[in-house]
Amino acid sequence: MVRMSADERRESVIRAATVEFARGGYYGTSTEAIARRVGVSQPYLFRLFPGKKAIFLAAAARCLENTRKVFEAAVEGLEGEEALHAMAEAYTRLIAEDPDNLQMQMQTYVAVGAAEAAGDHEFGEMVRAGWLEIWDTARLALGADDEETATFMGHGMLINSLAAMGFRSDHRVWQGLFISARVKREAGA
Amino acid sequence: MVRMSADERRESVIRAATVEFARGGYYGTSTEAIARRVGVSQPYLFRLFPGKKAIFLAAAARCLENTRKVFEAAVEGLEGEEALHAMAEAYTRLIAEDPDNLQMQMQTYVAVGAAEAAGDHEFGEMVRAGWLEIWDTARLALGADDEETATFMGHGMLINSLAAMGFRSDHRVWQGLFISARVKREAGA
DNA sequence: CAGCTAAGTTAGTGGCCAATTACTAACTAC
DNA sequence: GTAGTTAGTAATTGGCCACTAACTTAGCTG
Repeated sequence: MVRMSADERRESVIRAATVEFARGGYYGTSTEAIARRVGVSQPYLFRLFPGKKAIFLAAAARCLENTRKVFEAAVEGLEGEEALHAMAEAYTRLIAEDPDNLQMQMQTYVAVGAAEAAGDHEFGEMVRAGWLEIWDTARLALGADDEETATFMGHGMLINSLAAMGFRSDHRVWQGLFISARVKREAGA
Repeated sequence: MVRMSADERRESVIRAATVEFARGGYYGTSTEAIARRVGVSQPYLFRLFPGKKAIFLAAAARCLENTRKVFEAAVEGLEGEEALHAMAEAYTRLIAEDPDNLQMQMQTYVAVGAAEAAGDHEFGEMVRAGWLEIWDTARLALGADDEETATFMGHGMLINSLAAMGFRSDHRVWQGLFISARVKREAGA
C-alpha cells in the first residue's frame, strides 16, 4: 500500500476516471472500476469526492482544460497558417498519445444532454464555457472569421467522431483531413 | 388499451427508444422508461426484442438510416453547390424538427467505444457501415474530393456536438455555420 | 514513544433494473 | 361459439451499484 496525500490521490482518481468514463460514459462506469484502476478501495473515493457526479465533473473539466492547453502551447508565438498547422499537429499527437482524452470529450458532450434533461444546468454551463475557450483560442490564433473557425473546429469534431466510431487510421475517411499524413505515420502503418 | 400488431409495436418501441436513449445513452436509460413512453408494460419489450441491446441497436440503425434518407431526398436531381446547399438546409431542418435524432447519433458513436472494449465488433461494423453510406451519399452528390467531403461532414459533426452541448441557436458559435451556407451559395457563380 | 491526524479498509444497505415466469384478454377462422 | 393464436400484464428475482458506518494503519511531531 502506497500512501499519498489526498490531493495527489485526487489527481490519480481524475486520470483513472478519465480512462474509465471515456469507455463507458457516466452510467456505464462503476466507481468500483475507477477505484480498481487507482488502486484504492471503492468507498475511499467518497472521501476524496462528494459523489460519482463530482468525479465525472472533475474529469470532464480536466479534459477540456487539457485540450485547451495543448492548443495554447502549440500556437505560442505563431499565427495564421502556421498556427493552424501547429494546432493540427498538436491535436494529431493528442490522438496518438491520449486517445482517452478524445473519447472523454465525446462522453462529456453527450452527458450534457442528460444533465440538462435532469434539470442540472451547471454542468452544461461549465462544458460550454470550457469549449468556448478552446474555440476562442483557435479563432484568435488563426486570425480567422466565424466561418473559418467553424471549419477548423468541424475538422476537430470529425476527428473525434471518427475515432469514437473506431475507424482504423488507414481508412479512407481519414484521407481528407488536414492531418491524414501524420495520423498514418504515427499509427506506425 | 390499444392493441397493435407486433410489427407496429416494434416501430413504436424504436421511436420511443430513440427519444430515451438520446437523452440517457445506453446505460442511462431503463427499459422501464422506454416501456412507459410506448405505453406498454416493461416485460413486453422482451417479447418484441430479445433484449435491451437489440432495442438500442435497432434505434441506432434507424437513426443512421433516417439521416441518410434525409440527405438522399435533399440532393435528388441536384449536384455540386446546389446539392451542398440542399443538404445543409435539410440537416438544419433536421436539427429543429428532430433534435433527438441528432443526440441519438452522438450516443451511437460513443456506444461503439464501449461495445468494442467489450469485445463486440458487430455493433461497430454496423455503425461504421451506416456512417460510410452517409459519407458516400454526400461525396457523390457534391462531386467532391476527400478533403471537401471531410469539411462538409466536419460541419455536420460540429452541428451535432454544438447541439449536444446545448448551445442555444442564437449563440455566436453557430454563426459560421449559417454564414457558411449563404456565402457558398453566393460564391457558387 | 505517545498521541494526534490523515490515509486508508472491511462490511454492509437500500434501491434500481434487466430479464423470466406464469398468467389473462382480445382478435380470427371455422 | 369455440379453438387457436397473438397481444398484453402482474409479480418476482437475482445481480449490480452508489453510498454509509465503523474500524484500522501509517506517518509525523513534541
